[in-house]
Amino acid sequence: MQPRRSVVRCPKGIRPGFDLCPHFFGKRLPVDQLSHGRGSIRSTAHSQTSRSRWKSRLGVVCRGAMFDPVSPQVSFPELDATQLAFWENTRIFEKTLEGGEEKQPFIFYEGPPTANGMPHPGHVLTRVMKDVFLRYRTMCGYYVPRRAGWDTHGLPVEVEVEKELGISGREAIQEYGVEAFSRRCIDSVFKYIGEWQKMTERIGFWVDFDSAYVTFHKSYVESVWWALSEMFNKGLLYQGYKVVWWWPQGGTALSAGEVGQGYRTIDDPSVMIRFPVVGEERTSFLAWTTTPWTLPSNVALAVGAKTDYATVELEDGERLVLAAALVGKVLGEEANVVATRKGSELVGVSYEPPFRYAEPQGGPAWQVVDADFVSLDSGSGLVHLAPAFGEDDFRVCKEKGMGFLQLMKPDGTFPDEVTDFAGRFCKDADRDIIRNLSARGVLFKEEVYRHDYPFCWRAMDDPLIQYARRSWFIRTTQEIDRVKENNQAVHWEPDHIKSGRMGQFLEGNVDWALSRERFWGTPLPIWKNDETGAVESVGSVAEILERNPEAFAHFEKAKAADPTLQDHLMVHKPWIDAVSWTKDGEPGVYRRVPEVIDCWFDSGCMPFAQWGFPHQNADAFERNFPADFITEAVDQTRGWFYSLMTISSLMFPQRALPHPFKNCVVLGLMTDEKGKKLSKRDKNYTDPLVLMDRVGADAVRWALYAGTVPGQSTRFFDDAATDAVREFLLKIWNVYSFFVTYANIDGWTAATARPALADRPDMDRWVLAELDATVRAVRRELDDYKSHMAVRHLLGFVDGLSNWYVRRSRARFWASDDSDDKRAAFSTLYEVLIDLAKLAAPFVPFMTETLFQNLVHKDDPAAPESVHLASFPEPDAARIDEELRKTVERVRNVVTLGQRVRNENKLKVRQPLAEAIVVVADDEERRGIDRFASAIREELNVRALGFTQEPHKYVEFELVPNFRVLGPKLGKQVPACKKALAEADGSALYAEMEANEKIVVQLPNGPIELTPSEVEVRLSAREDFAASSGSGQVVVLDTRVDDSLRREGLAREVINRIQRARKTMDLAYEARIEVKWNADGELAEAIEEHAARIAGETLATGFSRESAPGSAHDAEIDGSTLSLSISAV
RNA sequence: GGGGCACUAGCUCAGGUGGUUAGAGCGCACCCCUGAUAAGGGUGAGGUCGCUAGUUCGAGUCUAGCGUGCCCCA
Repeated sequence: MQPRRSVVRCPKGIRPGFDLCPHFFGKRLPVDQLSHGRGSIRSTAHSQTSRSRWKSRLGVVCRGAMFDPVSPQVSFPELDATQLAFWENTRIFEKTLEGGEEKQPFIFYEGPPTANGMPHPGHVLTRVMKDVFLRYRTMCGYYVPRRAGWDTHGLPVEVEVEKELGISGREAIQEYGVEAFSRRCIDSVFKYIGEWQKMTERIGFWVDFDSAYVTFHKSYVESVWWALSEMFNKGLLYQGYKVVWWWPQGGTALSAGEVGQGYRTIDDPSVMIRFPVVGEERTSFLAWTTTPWTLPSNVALAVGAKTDYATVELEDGERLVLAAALVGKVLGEEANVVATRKGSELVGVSYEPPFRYAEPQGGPAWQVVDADFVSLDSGSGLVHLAPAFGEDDFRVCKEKGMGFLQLMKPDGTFPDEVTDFAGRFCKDADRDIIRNLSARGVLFKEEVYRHDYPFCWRAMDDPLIQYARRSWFIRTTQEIDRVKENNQAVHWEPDHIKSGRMGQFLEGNVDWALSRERFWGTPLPIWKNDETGAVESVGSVAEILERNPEAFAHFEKAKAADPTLQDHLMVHKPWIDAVSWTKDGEPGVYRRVPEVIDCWFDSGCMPFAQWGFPHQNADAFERNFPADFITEAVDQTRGWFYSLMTISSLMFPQRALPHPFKNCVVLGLMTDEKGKKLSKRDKNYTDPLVLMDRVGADAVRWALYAGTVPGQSTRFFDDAATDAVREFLLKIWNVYSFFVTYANIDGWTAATARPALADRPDMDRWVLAELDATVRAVRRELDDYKSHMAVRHLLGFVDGLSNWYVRRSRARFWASDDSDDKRAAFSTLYEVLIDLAKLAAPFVPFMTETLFQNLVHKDDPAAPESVHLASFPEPDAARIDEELRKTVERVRNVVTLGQRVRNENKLKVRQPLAEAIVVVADDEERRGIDRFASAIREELNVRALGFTQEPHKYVEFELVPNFRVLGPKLGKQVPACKKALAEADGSALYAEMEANEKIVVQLPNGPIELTPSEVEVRLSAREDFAASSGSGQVVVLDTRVDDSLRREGLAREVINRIQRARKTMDLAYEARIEVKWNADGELAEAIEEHAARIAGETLATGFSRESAPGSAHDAEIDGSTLSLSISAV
């Protein structure tokens, strides 16, 4: 449904039809959109009524207004557009960074995203979470540089390019050409950079894209090289084996994510094999495996150290050793157990392996070891270990110092040494191996084992195998204590990350497998002498040129031929692979090893690599190290957070902890309404840009702040954003619109003299006290990185502002006289709105800017140009008034109780009542509440507010122990005390307490004295009154309606009917009318009695009792007919 | 299999250091207001705080075990 379009005349007399009216909503909104209202929220056309009423108000506004008129109907997306243009034109973001040298810095590191996919709501969340704390710190006077970054390396990028090219695998890439492939990768990583920037700008995340660091850039790569060469020189970089999920047919390892995509349920052979014990006649270990093809590479058997192992003698005298708990399952219940040993007793025992094609190298072999992963769920309780083909196997064998044997070629076939199966594919050979074992009597039992097993996601018939590859490692285990110490010093939000997810991850830390056998990544800066095997590492291009000035001649030549070749590519494959050097007096040529590195190492280097440190910008690095604040999603715990912390711990051991970040907010994953992961495939989310165009960026931001507790998954759905509009944005907007409308009508301006705080009425001082409390609370929460808590304080304040302050103060603003009270009201609401705009600016930067521009900046050249250049509100000691805050809380509670009484007794508010009686605890409370007597009388529509002198008449008393005080004092006697108080006559005890300031209670152990502070008095309304109690208060209503009250009630009904008629007639607020009426009996009496008031409240200049046949506005009131004829004057 | 997190109203979620009437918003019911007006407001119903033990005078909160869900790793 399209909102109707129409043109509203500009209030300042700009010619009709003018496209851009400078007087609405800042500078850029087309006039013809003014009356659409919130098509964004509810896409309906506005009625004639609201439009013409608004017009009529504009008519009043035109007389010398200070503030631009504000429609209560607002389109937040359109405001966004205005402010985005304003910020861009006036370069507000850049201005927040001016004068940075004199300010205290607040350092932020941007975790670099990869722009080869579209941004989704999860990215929106991290961006707005970054933004709120950065804007807050900026307004607090810090210098907050925000440099963007792009992560550009890694397997996902390569896979994306492979998809584009329709190729797959290492060989295909080599065939395509590594150089061309690298260039495609560069194009690919920026494929969606436009969308990322657009989303970032649209959501209002200020970040400097112009100076963004890019991980493939030459200076960045050189910094990474420097880090690696430092580690190499400290002996922290070494080559070893790593067991990976290997795709034999493709010749490549797969990442965990890829492996996860390819699981299938299949049947594998499950075999139990005899491993004869050396030195024990006719005795064998019975071990179990589901991968027979790994048996030729067996190195050890694993047992559980604490597990019991039984020796079982079979009928033919053969003995088998297996877990005692599994004897029945494997050999039957009547098996003959002749001995039992602990697993620990078996450790070190040698056995005969099933195959002896080759001897394991590098340590002993064919012995029993103990391992933590041996389970008794299946098998025999002894596990065959082949370190070349299993991660656990590898780890245990390494820990125990066992040897290593890998009888399998990378293509998945057996090498020639395995004479019986040479050339056979591993999985295909299983059957023949089993047959071979069976023939030799080594096989004990064969079964089928159904389980999930990974296959290659790109070729679902190709099984993956675990396979040990030569790989480069960082010896993080050597320095892990320093990393742990660093972790302890970080402020994590939520706190449990420290000892939980991150702490546990560090506990299980293994050396960082750094190298990748891929193409697009930072090349490992290690050169190996092809004759001597000597190894060198370099930390920059300059270091290479020192060794061989001609090292990059091939690159320069290629560049001359093709000017599009970026310098950045000289430090990438394939160019870097052609770089070599020789050394005087040393045979052989130094050539680079083929690997590139894990891209997590790249991003973990960003604290220094973003500056090209140490090769350049040493001062910039020092100024920006460490970061005060970072935030990303929880999946970065073992990603970026780990790489940052580990690299920094290794590189800068002398620096004060923590580094390179002090505060880290860890965000949960985003899910949809039902808790399901957001996924492009399921389309279970609205494109953030689409959503923002519908409800505005502030609504999306607010919904995210309100719904996000760090560490918890965030359920996000479109309704949350519309709720944000209603609950927060529109409430503020309504108050703002209200203020501007009446300030303009009244001619109130910021220059009007303001009454001193002490001279303002309670209501004003109250709202300012609430404001001050909110300022303190929001500051405290934001300082603590608890944005969701800050949100709650803001919501509470806005509710009080809208539903108590403005509602109760409306009449003060439209008073016609020129009073101090009115000036106080305008001053107060003005000051509150400005501080509220500043207070909420970090959260909802768009709307608050609109308020600020209109309320402050427009006519005050001395004011900051933007709310984001203003100072965050400071606590103001003068505004503190806890007593008043408490009083108003009680006053509001009195109103609530009174309303409840009316509801329960079906007494509508329109019917006046004689009196409301409040039961108060003491005179002080009474005086406090009495200060708001008129407000309470109006809210409850009672003629008088009384305070009872006889509480016992209305109220039952109950005394309850003050547990917090009496608990420590009485200990186990507390329940007895509670019981005694409950059983006693509460009212009598209360009277005793009033008289003596103490009471005596009989307990089983003797009497005790209780003072007033040791008990709580509970009041409850007696049932024979129209009364209600709650929060320690009681309110009684006099429900008797006498004739006078009834007539007043009827008069209000009449006013109500005439007002409704005015609305039906679509009259302007200030339009005068003439009323002719007729009625009978009591209704007529009531009208006659209250004629002046009725006429006054309905702006009737004529009000006469005449028969008016055929009137359009006849109504019925309590069964009587009211004849009404109304005409505009 | 290991680790982490969560479980509170129909729904989405808050509930520093244990203190006895467990809160909010939405939704629902009833109602009010009509000069913020296709807006706004009030009152109410609705909860054995996942389950079971334990510590304690006292547990939504602390401890242990179990269950369910999600995340990370294997």
